[in-house]
Amino acid sequence: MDQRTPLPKPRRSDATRATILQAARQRFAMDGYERATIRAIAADARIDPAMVMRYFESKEKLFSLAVEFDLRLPDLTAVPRDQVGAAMVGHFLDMWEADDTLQVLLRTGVTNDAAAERMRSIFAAQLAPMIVEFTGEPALAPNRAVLVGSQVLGMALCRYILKLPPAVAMSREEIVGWLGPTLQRYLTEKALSSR
Amino acid sequence: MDQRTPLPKPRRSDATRATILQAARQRFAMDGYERATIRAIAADARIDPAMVMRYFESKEKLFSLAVEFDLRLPDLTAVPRDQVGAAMVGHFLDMWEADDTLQVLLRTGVTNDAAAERMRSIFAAQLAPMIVEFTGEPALAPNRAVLVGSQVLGMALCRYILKLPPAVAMSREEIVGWLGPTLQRYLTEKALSSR
DNA sequence: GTCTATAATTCGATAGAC
DNA sequence: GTCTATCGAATTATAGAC
Repeated sequence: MDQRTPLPKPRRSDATRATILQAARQRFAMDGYERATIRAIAADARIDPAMVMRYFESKEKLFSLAVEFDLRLPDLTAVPRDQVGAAMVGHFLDMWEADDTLQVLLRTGVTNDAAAERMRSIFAAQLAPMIVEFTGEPALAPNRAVLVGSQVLGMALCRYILKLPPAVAMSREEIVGWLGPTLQRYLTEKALSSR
Repeated sequence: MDQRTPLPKPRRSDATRATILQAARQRFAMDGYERATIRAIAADARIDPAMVMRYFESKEKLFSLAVEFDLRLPDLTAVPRDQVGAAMVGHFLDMWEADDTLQVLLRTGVTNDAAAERMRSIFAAQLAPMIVEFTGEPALAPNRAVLVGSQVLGMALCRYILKLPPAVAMSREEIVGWLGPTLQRYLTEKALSSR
């Protein structure tokens, strides 16, 4: 397993908890659930492995706390209607590159059912309602949310997880330029166009 | 007396090998690399776990053989230019639902680097060249391949792996209707549109 | 070819001294 | 709170009898 820069050792217990949680998120994001061991997380946090168990009882509970966070979704009503697609692509790119909380879900949700359930919850309880508020029609919102999510998650998968060379090489402007119109259509098009 | 190369005699061991490989693909596709154990694969193939090791030497070599297959990509030159997006969506849907070979790559490529490298190889050696043959311009082909792949993989992730309820509920026609124009634009649009 | 037994690791989790 | 020692289970992999 690879070496990573150790985090500064804290003094207070609550700071210890935060340090462990941060190290856990990084490990889960990099290695997935199975390969992220308590021992490796403890080593990253520069703490004894037994302490991790003392603070979080079990690996499963540590994981559930590590993936418990609120998505900071943008306020779509604040941007012009014809720019909502591009704005959303830019916002999600910011989120993916800000920290590794989204990487945790993508890396673990594929094999861990708790993480997958967390993703389903995010789509249903956060993304879809925001789209309802934007479009005003609750009927198609779940479908629009999944369409937007599929394109955003797919690009994140190619760029940040699989690291496909062309996806890594693309600039932010290129990604916004290509994916913006796609999300624009998923968010605003009334119904399916005939072909 | 003439000497001729003898035909490969079909042995009993060949069928056993194939049975193990098929069971391995299913397990790797369902559980990912770590959680798919030799014991479980052997149980599925109704064979002794030691036999799996005898035939494939190690779990890693078994895995590398399990993800070695040729993608059957459609001949884009055979379909009308304005229907190429919809045709491609339909073709990929067929592939995803035909067997679990694509699920193996998606489920394991997230945490296993060998599978990720296999995916990068598929994009560079099969998908991109096919797009070059279709568009005639090699410059943008890697980007188009990644764009198409991101949307297709993203929808597969939501529908077949994460099983987001709206993605599972969508009909084949709906998916083709929404994703078709997206892939059409990724495949045919000359350059980025200004906004 | 087949299977039993087991080696060698690694992991999550626990007990208990200090 | 912290750490040492270790348990029990699960895993890949090997050795060898039949």
